[in-house]
Amino acid sequence: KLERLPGTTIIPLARVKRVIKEDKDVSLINAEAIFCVAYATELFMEYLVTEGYQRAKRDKRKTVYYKDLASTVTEVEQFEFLEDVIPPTLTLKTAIERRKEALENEGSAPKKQKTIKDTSAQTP
Amino acid sequence: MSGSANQSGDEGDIDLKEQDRFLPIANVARIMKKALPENAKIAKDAKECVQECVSEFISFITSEASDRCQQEKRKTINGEDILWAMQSLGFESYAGALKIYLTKYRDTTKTDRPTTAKEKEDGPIYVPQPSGEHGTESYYNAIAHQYLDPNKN
Amino acid sequence: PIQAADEPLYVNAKQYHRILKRRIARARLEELNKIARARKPYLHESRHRHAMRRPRGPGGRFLS
DNA sequence: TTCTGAGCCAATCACCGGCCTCATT
DNA sequence: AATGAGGCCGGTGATTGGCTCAGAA
Repeated sequence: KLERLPGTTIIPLARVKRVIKEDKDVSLINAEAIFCVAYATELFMEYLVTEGYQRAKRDKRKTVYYKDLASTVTEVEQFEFLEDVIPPTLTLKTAIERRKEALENEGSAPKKQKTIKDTSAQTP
Repeated sequence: MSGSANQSGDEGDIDLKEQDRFLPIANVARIMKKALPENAKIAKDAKECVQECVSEFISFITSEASDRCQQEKRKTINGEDILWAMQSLGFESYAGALKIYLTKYRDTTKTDRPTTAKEKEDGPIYVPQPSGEHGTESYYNAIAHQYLDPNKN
Repeated sequence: PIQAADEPLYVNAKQYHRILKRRIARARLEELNKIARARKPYLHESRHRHAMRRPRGPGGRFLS
């Protein structure tokens, strides 16, 4: 079975480059930078899915679901930038479900609550 | 109905292909699986979700690096710019593992010669402040060592 | 009645500005390219046909 | 308890990485 | 001189669906 060779990535660098190049501001990028992005992406994936699995475990599940990742995004500061792109698959239905679940959990298991910092940076 | 490969509806447009905007689903699934216990399972929705999140992550990091690059009046984004961008956006915990692995990458790429001492010393790897943000930094360093092959070149 | 979404309240100072810039960039890309909302059942017609024609075991698995 | 849906297999072929040339710095 | 974009080529692993039973409900 093929494992990861040192100095290589599991995700193909060519695909990473194409995703990067979707941004029209980026014209020139060297191979080292692409590698950095690729490897960081793999670390990012591992962390996101690991956190998602913790949620699944709390619900006594062995399967990681979309909703586990969604709640991870809302709870872990690092993943805040994903809040725009996470809900598009199921917009309203899941939002209601999550609201319901959140209310259920609120009374029994106090988890990490996001500090709601006031509108100090809101500038339209 | 048949003939047009596009979905029916009010979409008379040139849409960007799925395989251009996302990384291959099988590779994504493999990395996810690797991070999970042996008996764990992953829903299809979760795989596709991560696939999309990853594309945003890449654009997010690159956008930050690109701006910095223009600010410094350079045209080519390099590895250091990416390291800086990650630090800037709160992913500094990845930096440790990344730096180590980047060294390996340089050895692989460069003209058959392992990283010279000068490259390492002068070698421009962004060094963040020593303060550890999350408790995850050591976790990623551990991952880095796991990936680094025991047999050195 | 639907509330005005979750109205994300951004707290991450490091990411805040970049999030806004990315939101603009995505909006531009969206109106320029019209990104496909729904996922196709499969990516390549040829690979789909290949999979359909392949010999399968009684359990639905592929085999040689 | 009921019954949904994720893992399981591996052959083709789209695509990735490694070259090349040419442009840019 | 050094290095990245873009194009070409050949080798290769991602893509792919029907059935079963974990396991969600």
